[in-house]
Amino acid sequence: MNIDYTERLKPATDDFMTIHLADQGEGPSLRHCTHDYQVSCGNCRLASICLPLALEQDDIQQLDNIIQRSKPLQKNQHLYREGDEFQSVFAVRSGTLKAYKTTDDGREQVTGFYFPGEILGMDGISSNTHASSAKSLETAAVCEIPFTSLEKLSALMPSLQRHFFQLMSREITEDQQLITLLSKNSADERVASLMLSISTRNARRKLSATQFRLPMSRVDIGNYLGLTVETVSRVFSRMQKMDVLKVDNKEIEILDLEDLRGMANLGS
Amino acid sequence: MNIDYTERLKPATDDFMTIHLADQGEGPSLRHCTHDYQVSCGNCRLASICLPLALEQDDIQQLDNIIQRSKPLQKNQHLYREGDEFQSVFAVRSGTLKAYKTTDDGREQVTGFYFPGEILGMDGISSNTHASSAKSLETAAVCEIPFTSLEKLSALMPSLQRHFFQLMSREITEDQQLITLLSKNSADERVASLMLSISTRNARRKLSATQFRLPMSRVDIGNYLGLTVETVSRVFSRMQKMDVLKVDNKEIEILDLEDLRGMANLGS
DNA sequence: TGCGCAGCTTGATCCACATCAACATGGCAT
DNA sequence: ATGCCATGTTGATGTGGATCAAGCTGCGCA
Repeated sequence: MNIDYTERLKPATDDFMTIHLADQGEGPSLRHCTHDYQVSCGNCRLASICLPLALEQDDIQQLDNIIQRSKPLQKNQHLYREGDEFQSVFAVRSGTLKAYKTTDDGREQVTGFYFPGEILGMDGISSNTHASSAKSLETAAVCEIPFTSLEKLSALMPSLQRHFFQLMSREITEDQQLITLLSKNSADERVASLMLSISTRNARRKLSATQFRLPMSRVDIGNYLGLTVETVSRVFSRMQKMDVLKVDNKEIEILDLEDLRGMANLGS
Repeated sequence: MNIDYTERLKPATDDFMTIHLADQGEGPSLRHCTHDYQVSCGNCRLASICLPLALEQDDIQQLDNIIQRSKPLQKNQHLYREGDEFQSVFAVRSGTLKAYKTTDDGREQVTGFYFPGEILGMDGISSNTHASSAKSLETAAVCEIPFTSLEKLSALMPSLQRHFFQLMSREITEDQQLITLLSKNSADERVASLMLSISTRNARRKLSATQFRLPMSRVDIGNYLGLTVETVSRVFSRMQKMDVLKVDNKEIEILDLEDLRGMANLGS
């Protein structure tokens, strides 16, 4: 079975269908299978890139105990909203989410896209209130990690504490990358960078680095990169004309990775 | 003695001169007084806004033991450089620093300004390498906090662990604010926001919220806000003409805080 | 099987800020 | 004091991407 293919076409159900459970094992249909989301970190194929990274088997078990797996989010459903009380951070298990802030004049600033294995919600720690909203771009499943439990466990497990510090630090460096992108790079460079970022993150999950389906709309891309939809669309057309990218609606194929890197014009 | 005044005029020597030490107490001249920087967190007047915040007296003592106070940085001296091995985070004791990244085409993106009581260097945790450079904008003193020690201590002191998580989270939310500023706001709004930010941070340190000296150049402001020097200069002129700000080189007076807030056009 | 509507594309025009250029200022070394 | 050079200001012109406007596409739904 081609995991790449299935995740691209049915991201929300992938993990449920490929991982066998000690639970009740009802059947393949998500709708009738309310316990299918009781996967454990030990079994999760994302463990190597997610929170359990760098943990011993025993420790993973303990982490597993505090994690709550609730039922999948539907497309456009909110995981949390700006201003909500902060209680947990979340790991994406399948699907994609976007985090965004709404400016007072009603415009939306997307602050990040979150793919399977990535953690979101850490911006809520400082004020005990979520600083941004998070909604799913497609059917998605997340693991909820209650923060007070995580704190307690971190105090007991140095490697977990360290890893979580590192995750937060990575969020900082990624935000700083975006800051630089927004303030110094052209529209082409911004779009090229995003495509490369998605490509890299796909590769991390053993998916194709050159072919993927964008989970987000052009509007979302624009709101993330500080561009209008029209500009994003034009950039895609231009890249297509230059044979760097093949763009068919949300289906992307990177035709010339080197050229794309050149266009992105980044150190990374 | 007017602390406000002294800090503004001699930021680097303020703390050394106002705090008396159990050490050798040589004299008021910084140059000949190599031990004057051995202040302790318990005595530091920034304790209430810095790392010790939320710590008990005993705990502060322990934190104090791991902190290293080295000799002041001169203007334009680097605290660390992008790519340096990460070993410590730093608390600003006096003076101001800027953190910045250099793009491969040589331009500079300032990612933050750091005032007394603020922590920098946290972006190095994720990769064990500093992701940005930090240099002082004027003579400055910092407290060095070796990260491995901080980690160990955090595991023992829940309130320290929590506080450090919160500090990192705040860095994230601040970066996200900047992202939004850069991608959605006009030049006037950006400059107004920065002035308000500095004003607020001054107030936190019991300094004037309406009168201060900018520690950074117009170039730095431009590189932080994603604008050219010329634009920054023009915005200042415009605001002066509108009687919102009084600008005399680096000396700023906010004449109409409400108008300035209006121009900043932010939720905060 | 076609209707409706959200999402996307493409073109024409506009404008905020960059760029280029010239000059002013002020701190500092001599 | 004097001259130098980094820093800041101000004006004239250029331009990348926003805005406005008009279609196109494709998918959910009757």
